[in-house]
Amino acid sequence: MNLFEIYSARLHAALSTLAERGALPAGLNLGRVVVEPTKDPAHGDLATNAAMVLAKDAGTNPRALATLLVEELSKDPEIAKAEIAGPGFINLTLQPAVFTTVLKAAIDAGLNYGRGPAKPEPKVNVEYVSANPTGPMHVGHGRGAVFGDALASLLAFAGHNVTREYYINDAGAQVDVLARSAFLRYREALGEDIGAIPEGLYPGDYLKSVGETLAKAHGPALKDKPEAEWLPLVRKVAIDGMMDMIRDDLAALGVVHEVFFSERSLQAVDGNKDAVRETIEDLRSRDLVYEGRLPPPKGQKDEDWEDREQTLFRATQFGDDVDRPLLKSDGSYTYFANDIAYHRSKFMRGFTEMIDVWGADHGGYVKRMQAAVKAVTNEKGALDVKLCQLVRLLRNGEQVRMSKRSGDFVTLREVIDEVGRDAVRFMMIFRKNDATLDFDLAKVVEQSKDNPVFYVQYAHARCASIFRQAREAFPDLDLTPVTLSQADLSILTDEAEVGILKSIAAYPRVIEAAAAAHEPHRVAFFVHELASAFHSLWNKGKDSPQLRFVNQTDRKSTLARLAFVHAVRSVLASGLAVAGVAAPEEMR
RNA sequence: GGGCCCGUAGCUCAGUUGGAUAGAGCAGCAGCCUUCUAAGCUGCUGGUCGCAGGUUCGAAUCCUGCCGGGCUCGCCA
Repeated sequence: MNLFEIYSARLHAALSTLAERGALPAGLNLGRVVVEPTKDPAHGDLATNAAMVLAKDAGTNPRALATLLVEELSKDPEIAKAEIAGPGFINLTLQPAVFTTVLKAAIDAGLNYGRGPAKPEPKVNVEYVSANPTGPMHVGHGRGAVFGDALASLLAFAGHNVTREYYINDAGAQVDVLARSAFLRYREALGEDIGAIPEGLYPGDYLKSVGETLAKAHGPALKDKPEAEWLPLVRKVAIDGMMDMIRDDLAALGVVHEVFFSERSLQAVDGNKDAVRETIEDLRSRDLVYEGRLPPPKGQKDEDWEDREQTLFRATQFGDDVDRPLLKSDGSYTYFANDIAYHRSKFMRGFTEMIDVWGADHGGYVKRMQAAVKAVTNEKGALDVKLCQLVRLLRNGEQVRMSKRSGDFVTLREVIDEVGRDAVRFMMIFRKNDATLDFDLAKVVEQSKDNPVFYVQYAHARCASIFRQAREAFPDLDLTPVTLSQADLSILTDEAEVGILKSIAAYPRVIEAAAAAHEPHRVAFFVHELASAFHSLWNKGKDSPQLRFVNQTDRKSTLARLAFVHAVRSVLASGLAVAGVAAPEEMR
């Protein structure tokens, strides 16, 4: 039940009625008309800009049109008051019963309250993490992981048909470096003294277990073979080992992908067809690939720049700034070429809506990828790229230094192990994706109001606690949702209660808007605000005993308030579920 | 130099895709606190929304130009 949709429909009906009567021209464009919550309770419950937006096309002025609309809307028995305000807003005040109806609906729907209607099409693909399989994930990867996962959950909850995908970058030169690094650890595992890890190889200890696996499986057999022979084999074992580790870390975060897509599988190796070549030929056949020269980068002198003819994709035809190369000078595919083939694969698997979650350092890559998606899908597919900014890791306000060089940088896993999955998940989306994020290891485990994770979870636990207490006070009271939703809710008239009722009514709209904007942080902010309002109401009961949820001497009001608390709890749990954060029964 | 992102209270950030008097938390100030088990509550102070133009009934939001910060710039992924 979405209040704003309902009244939007009624507003449209009123406009049609006016059109039929000839008071308005027919066929007005209603695209910009919105029904939204008011910021100020003095403005009533709902507001619409209809009169201001439509006045010009209707050949009248906003206030005259508003007068007509108000007259029409006032006939609605659920609208207690409709009035014109400011430059032509129409403010609607609803009968209080409308909000209790919403509350009942929320209780009846339970955790499905706010869920959008199922939309099988378009199929949506969310690609996130896609960390290189060359080492453990760091905190920055964690942000992308949580963001992508929460976004996917949000879209799914809004009704979309979502697939979660991970692109394994297992085809570039860096996995060969990984293989060489692992080979050293293999020799080490055989008892050889390998000394310091040479510059340019991965020094981390995490490759030791790969070395041991290799030693166990092959004994000394690989040791004296030429690199060309052992590299493919070692590479596979190393990549598998790294992916196991990454999957493990993701599992610790509660992040699970449905599809792991290998970059290597796009190339003519291991018996695969050459999907990259196929993609390039497809584009070439439509004159979107050509042999040509590129101007050198402007303003920046580059000694190594060599003007030569190369194979280029006409990215400029789709809004990019320059055409982009598909082949390196040694004839192999560029990363971009592979990525085009990959996104073409997504399209061929039925995904017309693609969302990629990348680190902010890949911002310069967005335009060309969007151009490629347009080209490869014949403009039938769309790509939205969400860039996640850096995470600054702090402890009590002081930056935790991460020296990647030595190999002993702070891993995502260490952070999860220290502060817990819920804290990491909530904090990672408690900020807009394109703003840098401060993550304080000390603060996120604090049990105080300053810690948003605790604050929101505590609100949920407090709801549960109230129920435990109610059962003690009224052992015979039936507290199942079915009974609660029948309670007489008309006593919920305190300002603080009404405010929360309005929040609950706004939840479906928040979900819908957050999903449309691909912004899961809005859900995190919403639950935080709801938690805040709820704690505040709870504290109000200190001075005003009649506002307490459990009232030993009044079964009727207790039942109504428990219905209210049940709905609050349910919406908190729902929002936390989107975030992937646990909704605990108690905080001990 | 080109492109992209950011700039909102002393600090950290929201701002419902163009709406009404720009909000919240922290910090600061003033009270309250033997709490429906609970790690606090209430109120106040605080703003040239980086700057300057433009678009329109209306701009923090859209357009242009500057200023400042970050990222990025063929054969890394």
